[in-house]
Amino acid sequence: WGGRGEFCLDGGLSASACVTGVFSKEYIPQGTRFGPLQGVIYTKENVPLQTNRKYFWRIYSGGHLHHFIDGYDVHRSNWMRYVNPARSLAEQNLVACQNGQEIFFYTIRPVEPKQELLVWYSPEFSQRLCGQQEQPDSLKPSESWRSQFTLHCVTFSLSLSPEYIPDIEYQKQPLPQYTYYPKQPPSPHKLHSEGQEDEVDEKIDVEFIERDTPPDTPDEQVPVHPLHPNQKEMNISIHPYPTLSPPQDLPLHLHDLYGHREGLISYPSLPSPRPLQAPYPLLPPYNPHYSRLLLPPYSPPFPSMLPSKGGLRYSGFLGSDGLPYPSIPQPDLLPVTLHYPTPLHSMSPSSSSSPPAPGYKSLPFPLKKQNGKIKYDCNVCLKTFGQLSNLKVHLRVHSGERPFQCNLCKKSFTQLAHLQKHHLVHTGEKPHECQVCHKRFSSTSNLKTHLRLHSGEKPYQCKLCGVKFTQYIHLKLHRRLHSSRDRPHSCQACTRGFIHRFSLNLHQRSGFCPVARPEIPELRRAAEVVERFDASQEAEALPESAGEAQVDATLEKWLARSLENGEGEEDIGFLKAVAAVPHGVTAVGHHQERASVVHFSHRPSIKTEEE
DNA sequence: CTGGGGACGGGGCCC
DNA sequence: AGGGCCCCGTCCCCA
Repeated sequence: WGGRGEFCLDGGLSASACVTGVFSKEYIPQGTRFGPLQGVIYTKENVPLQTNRKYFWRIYSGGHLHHFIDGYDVHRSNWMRYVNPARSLAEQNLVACQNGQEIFFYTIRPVEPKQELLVWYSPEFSQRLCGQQEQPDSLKPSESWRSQFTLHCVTFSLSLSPEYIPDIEYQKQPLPQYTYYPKQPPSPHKLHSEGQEDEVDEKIDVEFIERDTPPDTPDEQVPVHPLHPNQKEMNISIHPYPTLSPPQDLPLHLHDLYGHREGLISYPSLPSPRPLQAPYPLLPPYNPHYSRLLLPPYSPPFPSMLPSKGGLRYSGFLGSDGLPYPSIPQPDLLPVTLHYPTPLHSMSPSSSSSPPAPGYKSLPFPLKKQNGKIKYDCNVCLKTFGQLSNLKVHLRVHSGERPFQCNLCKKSFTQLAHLQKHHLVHTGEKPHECQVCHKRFSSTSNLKTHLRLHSGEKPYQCKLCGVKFTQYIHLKLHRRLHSSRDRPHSCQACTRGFIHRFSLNLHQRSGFCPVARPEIPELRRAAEVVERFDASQEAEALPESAGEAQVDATLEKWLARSLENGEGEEDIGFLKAVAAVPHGVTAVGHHQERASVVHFSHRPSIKTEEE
């Protein structure tokens, strides 16, 4: 995802508008938004009497006709005017919505390459149109903030195939743009400006409404999409938007897309189009354009999505903190842990066939290829997976879904394997045996840790005092001993603290301060060596008043001992060489080039703690 | 404080 | 798609 799709306007074009339709050039995911539709704006008062109303769209506001958008003039409309109406639900793949005071098309199902885009409206809404004018209470926005669809904004590029370039000029799409690229700020949207023409490639603003799905989740369930803590930094545009009342016989997305306040109806004098009830038999005689469409009233499904003059302002999507709609209560947008009804898997055979937890919808990832292999991206944290199943399991981290519950202690887990491992706690079973001492362990991890006791391996080393540990947690605890309060002599440049003032002097005069010499990244390691010296028994024995020569001699002594112990030979060898060189610098920032020769071709296998 | 063990989270990858 | 296994990592508890 984050990629670009291209869509192709197929068919010839003439002044009499003979475009046969709009076809996708490649796969378009469900929930992609196109728009807004461009056209000439007419109010009721200034609409020309003789004008062709074939391409009229009505924009409603406050329940009243507000203005028309006329797509008749190809110079002033855009590609959306060429999208044909669907003749049946089966072929419909777009719904048209009034969003604010503009018209957008949303894909209601994935569109395969070379498939024609065909637009229609929600049958549910058309019922409403024909039935009554008022919106049911259940459609009030306040009650509709229940969906956690994610909305991803991707810029697609519409290109006209050369052989189909129309003989007329196109108005350049004055669409707002928001291109999502991880770790990049959103590009500024473009505002409408009349009169730009001659663009073969149109930038189409689309949004990707993705729906996450765990396996076997019923489609009726609303996806849940907690915000990832890193979203702000990653500039992900994830916008929850409201759902309406529960689905009747409609796909959920239609309920989601068709809303409440604003109305949009195309030219009303035309007969009612498609039948209003499922199963949606054939439409009335095919009309090559959507002038017959009755479109539903629609209020923006996304808060802050109201258009501003000249186009949709994406900046309006985000609050001041960069997150969407901070002012809108989002009761269902929970942190990572969500609470599901508990149709959990269990170790007991009787309940092992429990239905899976609800909460997710269709696949939540954009596909991409990497070295010929399909990769699956988590759209929450951007992790990539080589297998779909791995991604699905991973998504439970974000959804909070823990479908596997222990029937003894009610703890639940994201993976069956974890539950199975957990069950050993109750059975006392320890399947993993140490071949040396025959002690048994419940997990391979713990056995592996244990084996270090026999091998003597201590992979975790304190970079300050050199003490090694078999477990990382022990190193972390040990590190507290080297707290800053015990290291009062700090380098102003890199904030490293030293127990002894002479160590700080050594750090500075030897040119090991990595901040002072950022062009030599290896210095960071060299600085750590000085820190270790600072914590050594040799340094401890040195009086604080020791002069440079005395410190250097002690350093050499420590280096020699360290070498005997076989610790960090390369580092220490380097440092020893440096220490043997007469010092010519005494202040940070004035170093001889000798430090530039720092070269660490191999790092010791000891893992020291990173800062 | 250090050392050892237990429990669990989560991703990779194969079948 | 899902199960199974492996691995790495983290945290907690206790001697």
